[in-house]
Amino acid sequence: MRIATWNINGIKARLGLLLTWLEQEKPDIVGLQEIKSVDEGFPRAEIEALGYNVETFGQKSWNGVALLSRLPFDEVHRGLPGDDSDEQARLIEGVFSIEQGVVRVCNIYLPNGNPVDSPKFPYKLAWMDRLATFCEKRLALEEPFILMGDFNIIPAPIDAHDPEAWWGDALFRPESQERFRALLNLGLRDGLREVTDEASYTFWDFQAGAWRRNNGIRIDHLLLSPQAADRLEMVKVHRDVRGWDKPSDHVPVEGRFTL
DNA sequence: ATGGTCGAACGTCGA
Repeated sequence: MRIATWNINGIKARLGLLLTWLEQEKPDIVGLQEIKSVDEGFPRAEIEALGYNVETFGQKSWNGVALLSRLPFDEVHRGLPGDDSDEQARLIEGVFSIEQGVVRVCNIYLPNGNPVDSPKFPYKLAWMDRLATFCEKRLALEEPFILMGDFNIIPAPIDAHDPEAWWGDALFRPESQERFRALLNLGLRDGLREVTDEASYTFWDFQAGAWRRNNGIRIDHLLLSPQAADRLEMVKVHRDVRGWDKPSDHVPVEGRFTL
């Protein structure tokens, strides 16, 4: 089974790119972030025509996440528990039946948190604390569970081409990194780090020739429960997609599993 | 070293 995460940065501007990639790669499950669309505006028919079931959790202009799956959805959950006043669409989870039982895939768009002297940074940290509580409950199920998405976290200096430039940024702040490690310390595994110790970026800014200079960062992750990590075959960062016409600033990251 | 780019939506925010 092939499961991918991709911050698409606007589904309307990126539909052609997405369809081309889906036809080429034929992943089983895809989590999209930053669809920047309400549910009614999401181009579901075009994606369904390629054989995918589509579930969205959209919002006007900003944020928004979606799950695409060749398997039918047994369950869908929208929103991160723990704060009824949080109206930002940043989490959608699907549960799917497989031969050996189930696989649970949670797709997130974690808050960016910049600027750090604004309310956005404490919102990010509180969101991550809520996410840890959520993951604790998911891990207790002892299922193959994949938490994937745009985490807006650079876990370590090797995950940035120019780590000095990110000093003080919400993506690199110790408060952010320690909460990312807290997820790992619950028992989740960093999928990419299961397969390589090398630098492997997933985002290159649109500005200042970042792609041309390979000035990238790794902020899109697949975190795996032990039951999912046991079945991990490989993780592939589809970096070639960053060089396609009208790309997103993020590329797809795919995990392959013997599920 | 500095200024630089996108998307959504039509002014300006968010990244």
